[in-house]
Amino acid sequence: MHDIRWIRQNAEAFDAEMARRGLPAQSSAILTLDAFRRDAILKVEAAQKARNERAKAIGMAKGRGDTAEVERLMGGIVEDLAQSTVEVLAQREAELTDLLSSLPNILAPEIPEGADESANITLRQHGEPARPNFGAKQHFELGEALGLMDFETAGRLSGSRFVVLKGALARLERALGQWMLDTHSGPNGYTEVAPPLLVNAATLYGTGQLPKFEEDLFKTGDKYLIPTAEVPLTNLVAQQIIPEPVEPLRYTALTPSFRSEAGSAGRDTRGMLRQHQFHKVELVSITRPEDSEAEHERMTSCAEAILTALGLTWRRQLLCAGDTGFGAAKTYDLEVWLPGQAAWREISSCSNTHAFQARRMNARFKRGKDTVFVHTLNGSGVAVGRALIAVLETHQQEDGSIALPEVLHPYMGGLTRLG
RNA sequence: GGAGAGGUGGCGGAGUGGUCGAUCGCGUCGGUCUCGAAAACCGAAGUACUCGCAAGGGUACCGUGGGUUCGAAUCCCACCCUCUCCGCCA
Repeated sequence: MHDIRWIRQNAEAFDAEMARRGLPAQSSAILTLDAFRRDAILKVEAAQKARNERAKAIGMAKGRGDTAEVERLMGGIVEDLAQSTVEVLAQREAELTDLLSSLPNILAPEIPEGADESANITLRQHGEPARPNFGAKQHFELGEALGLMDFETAGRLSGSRFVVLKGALARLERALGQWMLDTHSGPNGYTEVAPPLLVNAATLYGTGQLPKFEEDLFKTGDKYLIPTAEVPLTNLVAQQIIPEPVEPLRYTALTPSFRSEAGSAGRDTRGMLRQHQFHKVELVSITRPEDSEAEHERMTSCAEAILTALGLTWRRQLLCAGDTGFGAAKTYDLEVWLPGQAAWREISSCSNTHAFQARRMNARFKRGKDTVFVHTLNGSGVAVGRALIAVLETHQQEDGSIALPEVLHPYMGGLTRLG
């Protein structure tokens, strides 16, 4: 959601910002609606004022038993001019809100131009891409060879884009999630949350999944399955005026995420890279405006430390304009190197949305006389399913066994390798 | 799912058609008093939109949305949520 007042004063700048997103100029349509709306407000309020004064006068006349005066006042013509104006006003208001809420966030100034991921910028890298000379296998080859990863059965149970994990591999998934959650809720200072996995439409609107991206969601009854824990965690402060968050509010949760993958038919169909259901440890921070940039760096570092501790090779990408998501002002993607695929694949996405979600959610804090929108940030810390893939492919041995990262040993009941 | 009760300002709790944005108590903030504090007393204090250079106006908001009425926190309808009891259930 955009600040209509800012658009009013910076119409050209707003159009320029939308142009960076590849969108045509919007401001004149917005300002036309806004002018209509404000004009209607003046009319409606004037009519309301007149009505109130009249009603009050009748009440007072009745109070002192002046029936003649009551009669006289009641006799006046009722102007229902207001009613049609009220309807026009409601309509304009809805149109304006629809338009404003359908437009993506304004990008941070440092975001590079570019249409797709080829214009993303690598900011840092940890480790060198491994190309084992024994011919590295992909994660599903490894998992299936171990007899612990079963796509066929999952297909029978549910359909494509599901998997059944068994034995040590099922435990590995649990271990990864537990360890990440422990790391973030412990040393990294995030508050662990167990949120609802089904949320209503207003909640999804708050974080920006609705109304534009409904086809990406699974829906059951009048509730939606969360596509990420970002949704419930960020909405923890929705509709609230919180105390000034001098220290950012930091929340983390390990939850399943559900995505319909509507637009990605045929992409990454093999393996568990792109599933309808996956576990993810999510990080969400609520900050004052002046703190969000530093918090973005901190959050991303927390996710990077996870990858490093798992012995993975990773790099941080600053997403270009065309690759930055709808609600984000700035996004860092973390990509891990998958030796089996010989490719960098996204494993975490850390975004600063500035006040974009806060405005939709109406999440604010008090500072002196002012009520200020918070800034919200979210990041994966990290996607469990993809972390599992990365661990398998990175730590595979020539014989097809997997050497488990040391940090996971306690979570694996002492098991140090698979196979 | 069935029956009942209820949703009012930070909290508690009045208010069943009229000058109610809302009595009162607690809490909070400012002041007086005090060496300082407490107590007491005085005062302030919601959110949003909108008009205005400003000072300062206006309008709306008593779970949400409709309706009745000159006038709704109060009456009617629908929905949501909470609580109690019953049933079912991980």
